[in-house]
Amino acid sequence: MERNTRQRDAILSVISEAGRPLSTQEVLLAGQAVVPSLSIATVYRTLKDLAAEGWILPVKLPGEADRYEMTRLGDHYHFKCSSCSKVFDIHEKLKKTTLLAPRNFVIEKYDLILYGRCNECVPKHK
Amino acid sequence: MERNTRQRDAILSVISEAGRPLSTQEVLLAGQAVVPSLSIATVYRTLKDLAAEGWILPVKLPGEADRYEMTRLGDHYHFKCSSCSKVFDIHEKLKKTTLLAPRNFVIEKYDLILYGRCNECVPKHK
DNA sequence: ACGCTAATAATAACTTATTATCAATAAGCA
DNA sequence: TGCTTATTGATAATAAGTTATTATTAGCGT
Repeated sequence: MERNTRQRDAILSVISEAGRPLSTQEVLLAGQAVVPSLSIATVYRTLKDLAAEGWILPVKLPGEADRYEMTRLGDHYHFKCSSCSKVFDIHEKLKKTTLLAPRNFVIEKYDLILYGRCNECVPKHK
Repeated sequence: MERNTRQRDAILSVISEAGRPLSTQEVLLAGQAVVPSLSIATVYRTLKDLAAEGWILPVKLPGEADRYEMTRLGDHYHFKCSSCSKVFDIHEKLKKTTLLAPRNFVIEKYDLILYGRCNECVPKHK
């Protein structure tokens, strides 16, 4: 990146302010609220650049396209709402002692994904 | 399914005897050891049928095509070797008390994926 | 404000996994 | 064994996500 463009600024601030990982479509929609002409090609291109520069990281869930979130958020895991499909961060760490692998296997990292209903989607009564 | 074919028998026994989730390519290769003419189309078709009949289940990892394993294995999670790319079963359960979600979020299920080196790929010395 | 050229917008092209098509093959009953 | 037709094998078609192309737009140094 050699020039600061409105598109790039919009995309980074959209992700920074989301508070949860965003899909490319979510980035496109939120970004178009700032720069109406924003195109999906620019979203993909900019997400790739921002990731290469270390600002954002891809969040990978099984069977789904990458979402992105700020790198500075550090280690955590994710919760996906089975109703609204939004993904949320959970800033807890598992105690390593709770992770078990077969003898002689070396664990380098893990991904924990919870599925359920977020606060917006849990029926308030009943 | 209305006929028992050598292809179908081969595919099911290959998965049953693998002891770990197999990709479609792994099923094809192992199946061709039994029925040399086995084609990838038959592998996909049969895997879908076997899953619909409840014999096998898809194992989904982020960014990767489905693998399959026997349904009878029950609840467990997976370990993927970052060296040989094989996926292994881990038959342990996390204590539910170790799973935390934000207030008002309801956890329905979870997926834990470990990444690292399997016993075959860990350097024996050093 | 001007000019150079990086970045964008629109869309075509591509990728990888999976599914559909259809002539040839083979399961299993008479 | 022969017949009927479900299943297979080979490959074309499809699908969804992502990347490439290119004329146009706009950042930014002068």
